[in-house]
Amino acid sequence: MPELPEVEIVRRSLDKKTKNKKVKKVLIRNRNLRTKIPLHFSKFLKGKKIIKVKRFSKYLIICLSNKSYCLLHLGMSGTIHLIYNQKKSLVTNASFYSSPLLPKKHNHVEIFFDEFKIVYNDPRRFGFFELVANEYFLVKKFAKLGPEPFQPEFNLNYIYSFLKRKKKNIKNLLLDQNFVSGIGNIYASEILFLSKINPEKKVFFLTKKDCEKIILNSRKVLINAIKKGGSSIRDFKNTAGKQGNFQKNFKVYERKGLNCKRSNCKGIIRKKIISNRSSFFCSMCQK
DNA sequence: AAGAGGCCCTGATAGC
DNA sequence: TGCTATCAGGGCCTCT
Repeated sequence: MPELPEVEIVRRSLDKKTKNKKVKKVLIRNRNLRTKIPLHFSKFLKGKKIIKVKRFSKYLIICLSNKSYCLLHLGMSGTIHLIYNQKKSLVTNASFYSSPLLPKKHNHVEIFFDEFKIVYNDPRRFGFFELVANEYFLVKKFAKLGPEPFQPEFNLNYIYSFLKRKKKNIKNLLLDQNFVSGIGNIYASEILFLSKINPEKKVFFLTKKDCEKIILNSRKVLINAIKKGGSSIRDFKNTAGKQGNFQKNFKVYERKGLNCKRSNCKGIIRKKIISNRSSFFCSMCQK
């Protein structure tokens, strides 16, 4: 599911709804996510206030009142649901909460507040929670990840320093979170289309102009996607259960066999598996 | 040491 | 209808 824009959409509503709210109760239905939910998870959260919800790359960072953190990665199919207490009564009775939009299965974790709860649903269980004791470990956790496209560190010099003697193709490099973080399989294809670069082009051959376009279009695509509420292919929903709209703006992703959207291009969009991930591109205008 | 490939898991869809 | 195969937005691990 979620690349940087989708995680940002979730972050915004989560921040708005849970800011300054105290965790009353935590219910774990299934510990077996990508990594096992630690045994002290409930104790770690219970009674703490949520100061704010931040994000780095595809990670949600829930900032707790004692300066500790709870990280959440949504994996491929994780969603967060905000469910209100219909009877506006005691928080601890799970049966008071209901929503027709809440999936029936795979609701692994529930975090209760006074008037609502948040539910973590994840069919494939590739998502995970991680508890972080303090800011030192938070910084350490993200130290290896590359900058987000928006950050000034993601600039021409930085990219050049990465390209030297590299044999991999540009599509692969964009998916490398240690190079740039937040871009996933959908937006990598879209960024390369806008940049008129073939996904299989070896990064060794990228020109200065190519790199400039990649910087610009990475920012453009992600920002537009956030504006449209993210992309919903199959799983992604925001915390209110609504789909995003950016999928309507896809130029290449899931457009195999359709005409290239460039007005002066007669190309057909092709789909090709590159390093085990499907890639979409126009072979006429992406060189 | 970089990079390709496999794997974690369930569900939707396609093809027979 | 019911089987099987394939594929899905991520990231980590292993092997070469």
